[in-house]
Amino acid sequence: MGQGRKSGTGDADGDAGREPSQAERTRQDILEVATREFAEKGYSGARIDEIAALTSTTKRAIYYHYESKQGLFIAVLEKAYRGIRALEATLDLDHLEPVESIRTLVGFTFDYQWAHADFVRLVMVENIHHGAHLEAAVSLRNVNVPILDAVNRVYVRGVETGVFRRGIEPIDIHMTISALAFFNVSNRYTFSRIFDHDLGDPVIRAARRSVVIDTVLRFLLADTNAAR
Amino acid sequence: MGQGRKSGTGDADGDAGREPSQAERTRQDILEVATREFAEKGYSGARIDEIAALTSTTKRAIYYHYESKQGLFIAVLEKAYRGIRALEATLDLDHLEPVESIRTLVGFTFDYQWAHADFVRLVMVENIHHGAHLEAAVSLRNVNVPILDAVNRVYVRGVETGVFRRGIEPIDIHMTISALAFFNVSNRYTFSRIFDHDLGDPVIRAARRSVVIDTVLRFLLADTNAAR
DNA sequence: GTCTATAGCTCGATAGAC
DNA sequence: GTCTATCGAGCTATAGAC
Repeated sequence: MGQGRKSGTGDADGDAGREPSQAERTRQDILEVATREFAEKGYSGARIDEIAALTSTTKRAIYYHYESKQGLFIAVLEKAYRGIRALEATLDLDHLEPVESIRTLVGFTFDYQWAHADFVRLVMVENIHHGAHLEAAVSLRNVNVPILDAVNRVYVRGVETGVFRRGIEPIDIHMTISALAFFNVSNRYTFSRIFDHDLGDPVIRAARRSVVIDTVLRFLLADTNAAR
Repeated sequence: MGQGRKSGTGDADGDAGREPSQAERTRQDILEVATREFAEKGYSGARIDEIAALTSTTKRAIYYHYESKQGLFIAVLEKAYRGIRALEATLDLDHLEPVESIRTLVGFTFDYQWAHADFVRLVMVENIHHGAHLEAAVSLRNVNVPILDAVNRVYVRGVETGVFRRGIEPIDIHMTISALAFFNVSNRYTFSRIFDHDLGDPVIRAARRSVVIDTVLRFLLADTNAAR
């Protein structure tokens, strides 16, 4: 502990648009490789040696920039969360009709989590370890909470229009969307194998995607017949 | 490889009611401890030494009975799956009115997964490793598929009565139930921390439980107003 | 590149049941 | 004697750290 720069919070190139320094590029390189390794092998299964070998730097540099295996993992986790929330923020849910807005959000979440299995897997890994690393990354609350506000705004608009029923908590909406999108990735291998129903198959996935959108909508709608 | 008895499939005391041999009790002892260790630390994080220390036997005995770390993990996984499916089988869903039957199944699944976090965590661990170990446990298909039949029977009865809408695949019903029940355990730590919303809190959990039941019902119901 | 601890795994031997 | 279940000790490779 001590020397070496802090890996701490959000330095994803501090101010936008500036030329990334060599050090910054090294850090991003390490982070990308580490993301894959941790997601692939779990926290204990990931090897710093292996990560070093896949970067353009050395093991020594990893310890310099991130101090420890744990420090590296925290940085990886932070980056992953920022990734999905940043993209979510571009969805512009406020300018769509409520039902369409939910469709968009659910569809996006489903597709994003599928396309970024690494994100899902990192979250699994972190949960296996009881969220111990997240403790050190308090700033992530600020990164994640906006999605609840966004969901709430859409929900309130829907209630006002009369399409959504009253009395639902925004966090339940978000949790349901996350749970249904997450499962397809998190349980992909066990589920596919056990029921001989390949969740990776594009046709099956597309069908599931629309069931998930339907499920969330039907949860919200005041009158189910409005579900198309 | 070679000497030592096969750890293979379901010898969970072969025929019921027989006095368990000393060897059988040793195996169960190992399995219980190993379940906790793998669920707690992940596959790579679990230590055979640690497991041995927590049993009444030795590391040598573990290798004798299960041949390898992988063999031990497979046995643990198998036991976990058999556990939930065996209990599910006692629910007697066929003798309840369809809506009540779904309520029972969803409530049971939600409660079971919460109470058996080890099961959920083992499934997560196995998925992190791409279901590689499950490959060796083909027999688990037979253990798991019956739940789909059970769900299907209830669904068909509901469609015949007119309470459930047509055109839903049983596997989607099961997947939705699993996903919603799973998430509360699998993402407990990250979700709780990020949204400052403790999924372990009994009040919050009870509320979520009824939302989950509602969600599944609304997905199935032909007329949502029937959702009480 | 090197150091230290420890991981998974194996060996040789043995006590009791048939 | 042979087969099952067990144990203590030790081997080899490699982890994280600096």
